Amino acid sequence: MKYTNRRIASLLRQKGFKLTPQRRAVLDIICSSTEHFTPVQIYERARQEHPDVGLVTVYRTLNMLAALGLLCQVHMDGRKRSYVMRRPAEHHHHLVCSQCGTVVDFASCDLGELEEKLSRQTGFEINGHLLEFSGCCQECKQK
Amino acid sequence: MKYTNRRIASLLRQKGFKLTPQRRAVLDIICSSTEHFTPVQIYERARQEHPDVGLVTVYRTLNMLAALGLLCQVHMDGRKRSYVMRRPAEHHHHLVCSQCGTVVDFASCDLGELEEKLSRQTGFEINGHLLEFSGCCQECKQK
DNA sequence: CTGACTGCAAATAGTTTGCATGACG
DNA sequence: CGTCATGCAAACTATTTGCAGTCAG
Repeated sequence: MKYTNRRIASLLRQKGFKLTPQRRAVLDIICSSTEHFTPVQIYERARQEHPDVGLVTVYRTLNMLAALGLLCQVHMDGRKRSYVMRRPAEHHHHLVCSQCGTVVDFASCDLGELEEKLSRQTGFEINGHLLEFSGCCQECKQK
Repeated sequence: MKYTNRRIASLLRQKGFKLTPQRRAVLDIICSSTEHFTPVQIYERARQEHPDVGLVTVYRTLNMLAALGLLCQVHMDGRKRSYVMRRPAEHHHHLVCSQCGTVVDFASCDLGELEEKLSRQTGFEINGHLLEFSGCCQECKQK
């Protein structure tokens, strides 16, 4: 299951947010793909359809969506952010090529046991984890 | 086992880097603790002993040490960096409190099998991983 | 001595904020 | 219609770079 553009739109309305064409444009982009986009990438794509959106609005929209828990951040290189749609109950992780930046998703991760153990040992209430593998993708290896 | 200040100093010399008082100050700080420090934190501490080090030099030293593989970056909030000493053969991960920022290390992670599977499936040559749990530490829970 | 290192100031990059105008509901 | 959203410009934060002077080896 995946959040749809429409589903999110109605959620926003419920929460008292207005649904402007700019927000719609950002939503269209981010919902239509499982890729990760940086704010600038979203901005550039949004402009193609809707030349009057500003980068600032993209930032504001992304922050809003992230605050609502609809997006999750991908940690690419520590300098800039990148966002993907969060698919509920479709927890996943990333495999990042350090040469070209390609990101591959994978879902299987069995950390429940480790999580429980850590929780017992440290007294932390653990509510999430971030797992990323880095390496060199097939194409870059060939070069 | 842990890298010592002295050990690193000689490594630097081997690689043709000069060992200046400024670099010594940065090394002292980062080697003397297993905590993570941001560049600014290191800068501030370094100034206490050595009032004439510049923030720029701290950045340059950190970049150099990271390039040599002696430091690893901790992804705290995606915005700023933080570095820890990398302890050879002492691979470890972090458990971060999202309230107060406390970081607890843990060593056990058994991702070899998953890594191999992913490698087979995607053709990636995997050479590292980042695993971080986030949650709420015992102290913050009590408040 | 000499090239590598330093500190300063200025440049970049990414993101946020203040404010007047505009438009959703 | 009122309030929230937008776009611009300017502020901010984190980091990097250019350059002339300095120091470790």
